[in-house]
Amino acid sequence: MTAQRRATTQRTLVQAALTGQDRFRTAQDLFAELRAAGHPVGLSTVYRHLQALADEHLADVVRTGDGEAAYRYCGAAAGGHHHHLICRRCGYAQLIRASSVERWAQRVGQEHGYRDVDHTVEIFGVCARCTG
Amino acid sequence: MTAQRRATTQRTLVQAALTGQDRFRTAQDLFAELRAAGHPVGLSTVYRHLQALADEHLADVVRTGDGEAAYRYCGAAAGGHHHHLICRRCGYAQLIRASSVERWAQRVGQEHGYRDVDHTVEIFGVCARCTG
DNA sequence: GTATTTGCAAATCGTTTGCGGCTTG
DNA sequence: CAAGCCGCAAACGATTTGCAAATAC
Repeated sequence: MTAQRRATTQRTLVQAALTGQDRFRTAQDLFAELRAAGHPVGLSTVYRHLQALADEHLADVVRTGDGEAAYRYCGAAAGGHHHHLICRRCGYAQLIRASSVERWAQRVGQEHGYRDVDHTVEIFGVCARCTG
Repeated sequence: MTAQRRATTQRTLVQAALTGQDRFRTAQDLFAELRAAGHPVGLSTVYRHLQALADEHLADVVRTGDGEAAYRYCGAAAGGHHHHLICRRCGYAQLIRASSVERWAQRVGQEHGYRDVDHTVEIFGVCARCTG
């Protein structure tokens, strides 16, 4: 019953653009990049596909300090739960796993009587390449 | 030379409203509460003071999933760095300290050659009172 | 008295949605 | 052909800003 997702040119473009780099980029950024690369995509289409990719867990989303949403491809590679070490200058991000932190968060939540405990953990800094 | 901040009625109102509860609330929420309490404050004034309080580190800010900014009073009590255990239903939040996590984040950043390492850590769940 | 603060309305800005036309299966 | 897409333009909702009147020091 679930709607099928079609293999359209735009879907491919957006996904390819996202897969291309290990960086967090906003919808507007990707839109600009695609346009600059000569691909006549619509802004709303970019938004729609990014959302879809996020829903399918193929893309991670983080909120920038000023409220914008930034996306990063994160296919099957990161099958499960993980965090990021993000360069606040270029957006480059690498996956981080830390079962000890997962356990810590879970424990803290339970100790205080919370249900459905979840958490967000991101590490920011300026990567070696940007330190120039 | 730094501009002095004046002791105005509105400034007091906003700060008092924030101090009143250990919950994260949006500017709009606080505005509504103040108005409901019979205080004729302007929405922009609320925004301006919340920003000011955040700049002075008297208020913590978190971004809700849909990009809104939520504030919580956090005066001298939490002098330094800390995190929160937030109820995703009522917004109630309690301070959490975890030096082990701080160290972990710092270490991960350095091991990868990052400078100015920083991090965000928040734990979400449904508090005992809301579990009903 | 004078610089700051207010509040309203208008302006921003990222993001969403309505909808006729185009594509895919 | 029918069910989904596309893209553009209009709609949205949170936050910001311009500006004249009100207020603090």
